[in-house]
Amino acid sequence: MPEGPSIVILREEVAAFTGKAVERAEGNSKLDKSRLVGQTVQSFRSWGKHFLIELDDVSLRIHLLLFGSYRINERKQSSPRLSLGFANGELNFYACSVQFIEGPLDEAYEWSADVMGDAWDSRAVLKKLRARPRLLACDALLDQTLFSGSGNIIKNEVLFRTRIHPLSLIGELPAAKLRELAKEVRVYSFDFLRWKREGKLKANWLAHTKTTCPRCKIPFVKAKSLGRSKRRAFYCERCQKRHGDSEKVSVNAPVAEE
DNA sequence: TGGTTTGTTGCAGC
DNA sequence: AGCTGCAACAAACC
Repeated sequence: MPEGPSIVILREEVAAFTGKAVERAEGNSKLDKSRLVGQTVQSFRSWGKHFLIELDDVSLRIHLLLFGSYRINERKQSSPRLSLGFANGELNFYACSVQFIEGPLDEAYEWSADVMGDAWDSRAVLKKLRARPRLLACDALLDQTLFSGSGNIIKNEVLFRTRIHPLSLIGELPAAKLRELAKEVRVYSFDFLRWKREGKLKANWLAHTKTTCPRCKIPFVKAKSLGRSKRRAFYCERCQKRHGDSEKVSVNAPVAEE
């Protein structure tokens, strides 16, 4: 479910509830759900993997994490974390994180970091990346403050497309390569969105879960837990160039600034 | 068949 | 104090 493009799809699927009042709010979330009843949906928004329901005096932030799911005008057997009833149907969320966000959403998030968003600004992320030269490429692509909405699939695919080895140091990438990286995260995320809608997401993976490099045909490296983020990685040692050596860390050096 | 995972948080222990 | 590793969530997928 849960990388940024999947949340864009969710946002579109619930559009019929925009402007409708919450008539019923229940579920096993510990939040005070009674507060929601009577409030009107001002908008459905998303910031990366965060699905946002903007109501009259508060917003809801729903994060599907790894196992979360939702149903529109349907119910699963398991009990919902949050179920919202409207005059024209209902929206049910399962196994997710639900939080209130007080105050305007425009102040709660840095919108330029949302890879799928209209306010995406690659210059802003490049500035942040330049400030963290010791950061590994594989960790940069999972850092939601840099690339909000990018997840492990997007990480593996973007590193393969740009031919960047996941253990490259951000500070060692040539300027043009860094710009290419920032640009490709957004380009691939929209490819992901289109392929997911068409039901062809997996069919278009070049690296994620693959065993052989489609370019040079040698076996991919399958790493179980790479980088600080300790997530699995699929990459080609031959055609993904390793910029800098992340192993070279002097014991006496000052604490590495990422 | 059953181990793995498109993710994040909080907490225990060190 | 600040880190690391684990549990929790709970279901589709290979």
